[in-house]
This record gives sequence, C-alpha cells and structure tokens, in this order.
Amino acid sequence: MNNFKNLRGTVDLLPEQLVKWQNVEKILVEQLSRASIKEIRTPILEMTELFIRGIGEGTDVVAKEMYTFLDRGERSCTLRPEGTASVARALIQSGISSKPPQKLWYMGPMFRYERPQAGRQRQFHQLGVEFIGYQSVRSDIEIITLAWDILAKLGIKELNLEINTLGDIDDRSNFQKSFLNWLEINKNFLDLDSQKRINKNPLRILDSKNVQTREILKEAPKLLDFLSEKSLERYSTLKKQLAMLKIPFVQNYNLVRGLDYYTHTAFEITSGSLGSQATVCGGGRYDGLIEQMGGPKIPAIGFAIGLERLILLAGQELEISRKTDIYIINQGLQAEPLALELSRKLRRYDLLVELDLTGASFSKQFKKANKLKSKSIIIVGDDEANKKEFVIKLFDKVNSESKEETISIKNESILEKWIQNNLL
RNA sequence: GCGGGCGUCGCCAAGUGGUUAAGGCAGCGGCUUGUGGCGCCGCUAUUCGGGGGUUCGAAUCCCCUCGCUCGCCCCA
Repeated sequence: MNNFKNLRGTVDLLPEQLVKWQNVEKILVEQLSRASIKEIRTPILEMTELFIRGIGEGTDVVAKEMYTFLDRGERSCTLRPEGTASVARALIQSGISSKPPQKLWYMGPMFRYERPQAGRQRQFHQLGVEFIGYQSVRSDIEIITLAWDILAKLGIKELNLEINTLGDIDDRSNFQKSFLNWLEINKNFLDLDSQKRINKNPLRILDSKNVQTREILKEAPKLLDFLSEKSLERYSTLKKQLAMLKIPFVQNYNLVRGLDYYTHTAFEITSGSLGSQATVCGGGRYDGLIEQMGGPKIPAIGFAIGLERLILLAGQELEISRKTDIYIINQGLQAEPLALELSRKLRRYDLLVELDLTGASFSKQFKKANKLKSKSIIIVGDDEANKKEFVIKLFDKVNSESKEETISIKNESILEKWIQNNLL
C-alpha cells in the first residue's frame, strides 16, 4: 500500500477533529486565566537523568515507558513522559527561591512507550497545573476544585473523585519500614508483579489489581495508622471543606499514584464511560520533589488532565465549527483579481470569508457554497468587473428566497451597512 | 511484554473455492462555462494488508508476517 504511515501510537488530528480540540482548548485556557494561572512552556526534550530523578527509578514510567535515545553529542535525551519534572527544573534553573509562589499551567504532547488501546497513545496530550510554593491545605482544595470545575465547564457528567493522603515524608518512611517488614513475611502470598516491586516501589503494591494480593493486603499495616496528628488533621480539613463545597468524593486508601514524589493529598478523577483507561485527571502534592531535584525546599501541588480522554468525554456541541460568512464565487480574468481584493477587504470585518479558487463553472461554485452552508455569497464575474460592482446575496434556509443586492465596488459604506444588517 | 477480535476503493460495506470483485457515501466530470440546496448520467480496486503454500482455479482453505483494535499490566 502506501509507503509511509504514522508511527504506532501516534495520531494525525485532521481539521474535522481539530474543531473539537480547539473549542475545548479555548475553554480550558479561559478557565485557567480566570483563576489567574499563568502558562509555562518547557522543552519536549530533556536530559534523561531529569526524569529518572524526578519521577523515580522504580516507577513503570521510567523503567519501561520512556522514549530515550542518544543525540549526536552522545547525550542521553528523553521525550518527556509527563510535565511536572520539567516545570520544576525550569523554575529551579531560573532562580525559584527569589520568586513568590506561582500558579502555572502547561499543555502539550507527552510520550510513553506502551501498547496503545482505547484512551491511550504513545504520543498523547496533557493539560497540567502546578501550584508552586503553596503549603496550606487551601491550595489542595483550590487545585481539586479547579480540576473539578474545568471538567464541569466542559459539560462532563458522572465523574468520580477519589482522594487519599500519603502523609508527609516522615509518615511515609515510618509506614514503609513496617510495611516492608510485613511484605518480607508475606512475600510468597503476593502476585509476581508485586513481589518484584518490594524492593523497587513498595507503595505501589497497595494499588495492585490482583485479587489475591488485594485480599492479603487487608491484613497489612495501614498507612493511615502511621500518620502524624498534623497530617491527619490536614486530611480531615480537606475532606470537611470538600464536603462544604458540595464536591462529592470517595476515600480510596489504595490510591498511591504511580509516581514517587507524592506526599499528603493524592487524587484522581475517573469516568465510567472511558473504558478501561478511566482516569481523566490525576494529581497530588509533591512537597519533596523540588528539593530532591537539587532545588530549595519548596512545597507544591498539581494535577494533569489527559486531553484525549477529555475530548472523548466532552459533548458533541463542541464539535460545531464556525460557519462561513461569505463565499466568493468568481470567474474570469478581470473578476478574479477583484474577488481577491474583495476577500481581503471583507476579512477586515472579522468575517469568515472563503474565496473560491477552483475556476469551476458558476453552478459548481454555487453548489460548493451551499454545501458549506455559507451565510451569504458574493458573485463576481467579468460583467460585474467591467461595471465595477458585484452581487451579494443572503442565503435563506427557511424560505428559498434570498435577499440580493448589487453594490458598487467603490461604495464601501453600503457594503458595510449590508454586512451589519445581515451578518453581524 | 502477554492474551482476544479484525484487515475487500478515501469512508461504510457485499462476497465464504469457479468466467468481468455488488452496492452506498464522499470525490471528480457532464446534463447547465453565469446564478442555489434537488434530480439524472458517467468516471473512480487488473485486485482483496504483505509473503509463501494447497488447487486446473483463491478475496475465500493452510502457514508465516505486518498493521489496526480491544483487554491485561500501568497510567493521562
């Protein structure tokens, strides 16, 4: 068949699909800027080491999903599998300690080498939001409500919010000691994947989907029992306030999320209509990350929304594109340059103007204008060009009658009036 | 990395061993070089994802391979 195909797990977004993407993106950006969150753009390509350190060696993302290669200078580079590490890097690099707390967002492609399936691609897109330098539980609440409201603004129904707390770094390491102990004793009852994780990423075992493992885990030490007073109080404030804001949530003690750097709040928003890849938004607090990456000790919290999954959930009303305002039918040596000039003039009124370039017969051009459901048409042929005028017609879908007017090419005020009366 | 399903025109498809591989949509051309949504007519796959085999004969049967897709794992 054809010579070239896109790489597995990548997709082309054709104009028809992009209508919805652009509508969704517009709403997203609007919502974010209303919340006074500023955009940040970082490179898609980073040193491999950044992700190993930032995400964690034991994670699946780093262990088996990264697009890594050597560049011509023999440096190991990786296409970013997520956005947080890059943002943290950019902030540290630009002198974070001398800046006030920041609320940031980014949007763009991410890369993970996995088997594609519904709602999962190798190149996919995320919207990420990061609040850097905020410690209070109020920032957790704003982050969660923000994610929730964005999804609501897009008309997405039937979402489930799950939350959990992982405690601070001390809580976690106390728990981990005891949990590791228990794991060693009960090792043989665990599934193979979980056994492998004991040394690499023990917390992830909590999230195992294996039925037998889940059963045994009921006997394991609970993270909740290792939380300090302070951590517990923080968590209960979070829950109280979410309830006050009427945001429904479910506690999921097994929600630990895949990446190493989370502390305290972890959350996930899922939808039943997405199939097996149900998560549309995942996030949490990562107070240790910036320090772990060589920066100062600065707390932060964030989330990421998967845009492909978001598009899947967003309603059909977002698939509607802007209609053509004026379709310019033209043919003939004198007429064509005139039509071109006219199209430029009309676009200054912020109208969507399509100039027919086919040179096809007038009836064909009419059919094309019809098919596009253009609100109006302008006809310029050599007759008009000689008389220095053109015909403008309003398409009336209800009656088959149409309003028609002949306007001199020089008389811009009549044209302007016509546009104001009929198109604006 | 491991399972299941599927590959016939740009898209949706019929065809399940016998001469030229239906049909619909879209596209292009015409009826009608200059005035509308309709209609009618015509054109568009030497070939069925690719390779090999069985057979007088294969899109149809067998083997291999590639791709897509859904699921497992994991995540957005």
